[in-house]
Amino acid sequence: MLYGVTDLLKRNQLSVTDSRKKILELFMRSDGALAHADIEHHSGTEFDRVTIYRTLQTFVEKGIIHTIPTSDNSVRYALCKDECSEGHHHDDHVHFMCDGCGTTYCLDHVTVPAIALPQGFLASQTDVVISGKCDKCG
Amino acid sequence: MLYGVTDLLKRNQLSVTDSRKKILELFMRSDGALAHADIEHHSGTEFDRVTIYRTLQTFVEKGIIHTIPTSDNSVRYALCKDECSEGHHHDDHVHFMCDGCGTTYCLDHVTVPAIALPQGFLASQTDVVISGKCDKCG
DNA sequence: TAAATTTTGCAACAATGTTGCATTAGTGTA
DNA sequence: TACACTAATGCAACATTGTTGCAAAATTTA
Repeated sequence: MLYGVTDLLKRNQLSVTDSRKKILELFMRSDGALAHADIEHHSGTEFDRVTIYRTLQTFVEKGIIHTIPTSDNSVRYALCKDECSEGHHHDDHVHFMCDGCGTTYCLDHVTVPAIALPQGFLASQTDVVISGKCDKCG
Repeated sequence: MLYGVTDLLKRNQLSVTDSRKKILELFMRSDGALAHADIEHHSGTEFDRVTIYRTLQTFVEKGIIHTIPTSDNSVRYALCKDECSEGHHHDDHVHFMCDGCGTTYCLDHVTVPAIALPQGFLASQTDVVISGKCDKCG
């Protein structure tokens, strides 16, 4: 698993640095999505705030993680289990935000049904954010 | 129409003030959703930044407007044509963000299909954000 | 119109995000 | 392994966004 992180960084033509490894591991260990603040807390004072911002930005650009639209408009990032390591398959995600524990889940295996748009509207990406109670809080 | 704004405020037990009237009118005139910054620009230096924040917050609480989750995580607010004036029917909205002109549309009449969730997950609200090209930019 | 209530604007603050630049760390090559 | 080269980090300073308390002003109620 440790080797996996290094490998993933190299496949994306990124230098393998401490911060990148630690942040990637954090994503891999965590169940749901992470906000910038979560990462800052977890890594303590180890990394500069700016480094975390830049690392997240880089990961998004490389398609390693993606942002999740949330109704409370806090920025959240998630690593998609199967797809992201392979490339840019970020369309048609379903995300679930639990009102109870606040966790954001990336439901990779839930399919988004086709939605009929008005005349002249052309969809390129569909984001679905469902809120409610997760299996632990139900 | 001017009377409508005043009336809407009164129905929601809110004092009828300049800022509330102007901001409501702005929403009614605008095609799509508005960000805080849009409102600040449109109203010039007429109102304090804080007043705008508080007005939007009040409107959200009263169910006059609602927030839209966006993938770029800028907070946007929209007035829903038919429903919001009557109460709190904010479930199952479809929102459309145009990559061309940046407008966010509130597609009130598009129905959200049911989405099958994993065991134990219970949905209370579903937000769908579709991005692509709108009928003016297609 | 006067008293009671609500809203506004100001000031100060907190949180979040960005940029430039010198220092440090990582990479490729001999 | 040591070197030069490139990329990433940390710091400082700044910009933007959002929040809170409180006195002044506007709105509502009687």
